[in-house]
Amino acid sequence: MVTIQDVAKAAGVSPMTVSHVINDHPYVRETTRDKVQQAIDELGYRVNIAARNLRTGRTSTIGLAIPEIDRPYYAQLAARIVAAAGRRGLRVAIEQTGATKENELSTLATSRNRLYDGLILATVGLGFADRELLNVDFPVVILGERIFDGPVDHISMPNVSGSAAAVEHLIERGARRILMLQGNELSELGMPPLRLDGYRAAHERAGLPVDEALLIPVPAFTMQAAREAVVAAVANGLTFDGVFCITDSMGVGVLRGLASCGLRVPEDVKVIGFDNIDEAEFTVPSLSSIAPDHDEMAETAVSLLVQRIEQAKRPAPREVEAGFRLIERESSAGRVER
Amino acid sequence: MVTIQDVAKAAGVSPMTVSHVINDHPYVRETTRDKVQQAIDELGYRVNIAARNLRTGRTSTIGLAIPEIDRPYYAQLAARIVAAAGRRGLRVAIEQTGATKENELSTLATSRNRLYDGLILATVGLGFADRELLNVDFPVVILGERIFDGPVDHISMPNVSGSAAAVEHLIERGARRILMLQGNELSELGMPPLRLDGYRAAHERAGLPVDEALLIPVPAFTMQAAREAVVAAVANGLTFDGVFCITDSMGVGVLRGLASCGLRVPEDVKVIGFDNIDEAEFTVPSLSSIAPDHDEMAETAVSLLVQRIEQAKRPAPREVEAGFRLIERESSAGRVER
DNA sequence: ATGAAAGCGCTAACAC
DNA sequence: GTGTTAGCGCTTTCAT
Repeated sequence: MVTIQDVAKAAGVSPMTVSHVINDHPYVRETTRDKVQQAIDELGYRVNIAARNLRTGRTSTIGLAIPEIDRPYYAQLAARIVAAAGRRGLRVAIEQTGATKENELSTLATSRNRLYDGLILATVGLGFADRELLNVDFPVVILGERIFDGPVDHISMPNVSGSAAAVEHLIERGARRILMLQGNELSELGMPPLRLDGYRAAHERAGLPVDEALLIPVPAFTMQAAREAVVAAVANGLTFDGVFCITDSMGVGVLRGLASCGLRVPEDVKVIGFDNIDEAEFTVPSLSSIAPDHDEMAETAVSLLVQRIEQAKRPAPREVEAGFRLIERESSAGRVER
Repeated sequence: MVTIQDVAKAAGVSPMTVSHVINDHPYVRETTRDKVQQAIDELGYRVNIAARNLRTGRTSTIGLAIPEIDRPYYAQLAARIVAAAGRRGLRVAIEQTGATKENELSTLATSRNRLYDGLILATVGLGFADRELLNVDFPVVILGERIFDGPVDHISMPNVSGSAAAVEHLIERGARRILMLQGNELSELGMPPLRLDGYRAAHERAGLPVDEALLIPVPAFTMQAAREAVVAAVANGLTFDGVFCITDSMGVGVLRGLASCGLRVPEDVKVIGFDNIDEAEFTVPSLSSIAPDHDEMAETAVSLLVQRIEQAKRPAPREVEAGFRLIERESSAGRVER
């Protein structure tokens, strides 16, 4: 393995000068720089990042912990975070937590091994009881939900307002019995209850009663779980003319399930999702959705984290709620036929 | 920051003993181990991975370079690789190459900075001309295509045989004019030409001529590009009763485009994709697909890489082609109505 | 079963 | 502009 010493020897300079060259420091004479660069090329020298990390205490890498990389929502979010970090010269290491609290905490723990300069944690498992565990002297930004007060920055989704807008939209379109698939209940203060709050708020504003039978818990936020739930609901004789899905992936599953049941969307049932994943535009019918400003979320998350990394004295915890737009597509078009 | 020295001092032992404890070495007396563990817990000690990396020359991290994390195919592959690596105690750092040759090569270059112990490279941009660049003294496994001979291991997709099976399936179902969306042409020896070979082989075996007008190049492997291409084909008056999509993402776009054109699938047009991404089961109609054995691919890729990492003398380059199954779903059901 | 010495490759801080 | 010194935190080697 070629070291900085070897290059220095070959170029007839000191290791320090080589270091200056590879780090693009000024105050290196043009001729010296060329000489060193030539030695680097000839020997095929590459910096040893581990050594640099040890010496500087920085890794230029941030961790991104997400439940599962193969869920479209998180994949698309990860792509944006990688891009935002790249603009600042930071690498991103993606970790899967499997949506379990233990793994989320262990990611937090190993991050503090100085593997990363900071961590963006898209959490679904942590709750109020874990807030103390986030009280770490390490830059962390929580992404996704405003689930508890704590000593870290939060970027949260417009859970309540977005859900209310989605349900209001269905009501405007004539839906009166709106099914809600509630997702799992990992956290007592997680995302599903907040979106349910939005659902209730929209009903209240419209003067509509909420039929609790229409609130269906589902074991996961997946296409599969949603399809099964909606098919079962129809089989059980539940009647409804609208469905609010708390994630678009669930929306895709619902559209599929309704098609299997012979129900027409949007004529018989209007459907709307949440997240505006890329796929929503390509379903048949295309899926209306609440579109949080993902670019803003990614940019803000990285920006807050970088501030925390660079500032010696930790700023007070900050909270940002992303904006959103309602995207109308075919699945909620027209008015309910009665 | 708490170091191994601090722990040693607190426990009244030498740093070496602490090291033995944290690395689970045998030959540490039970009582000593407890004493050290207690000091670790009390001080909140965490190993400094950078220091360990520098000393051992190992990072316990492998790199995974994929074109884009937010494409379902790669996201789902990445999830499997992360799982396979995790089973061996390896972390995975995912890098996006953006499907450009430059980024693929630069990933290769920075990997050799000893950031990773090895690299799994899902390449779409590298071609025959770049084979020399892969001649590196660093463990690399190429994933995806068998595009060139070279000094590295390859895990390849059943491009030709899988495509032939897909097209044969459409022919069996009565399709005679089968559209093929060819994807982009980044590499002269990339995946699209191989899948085209399969398309031609199936036609030949069936004694069917190939109408070159049915071979449509598309700028990207995306839902969007495929939808636009198929809508344009219909608008241009092209007639066809089958579509072979070289990726399922393109299949999703094609289904969407055909729906917009008022063409019925599978009655008017039969469609089949390639990859068997999770979404294929949830489209309306559900999408038939060629399902390469992704679990095997991921497992093999990691296994070959680990062998290369652990063996001092590099084994000869190996090649493995994944098996596949044809998954029949609604999009190719029944026979073409004539 | 435990420890002393040495050094992995790099760069911060400072001298010149 | 360039070089010297020192040390980041850990583990390999070898002694005891």
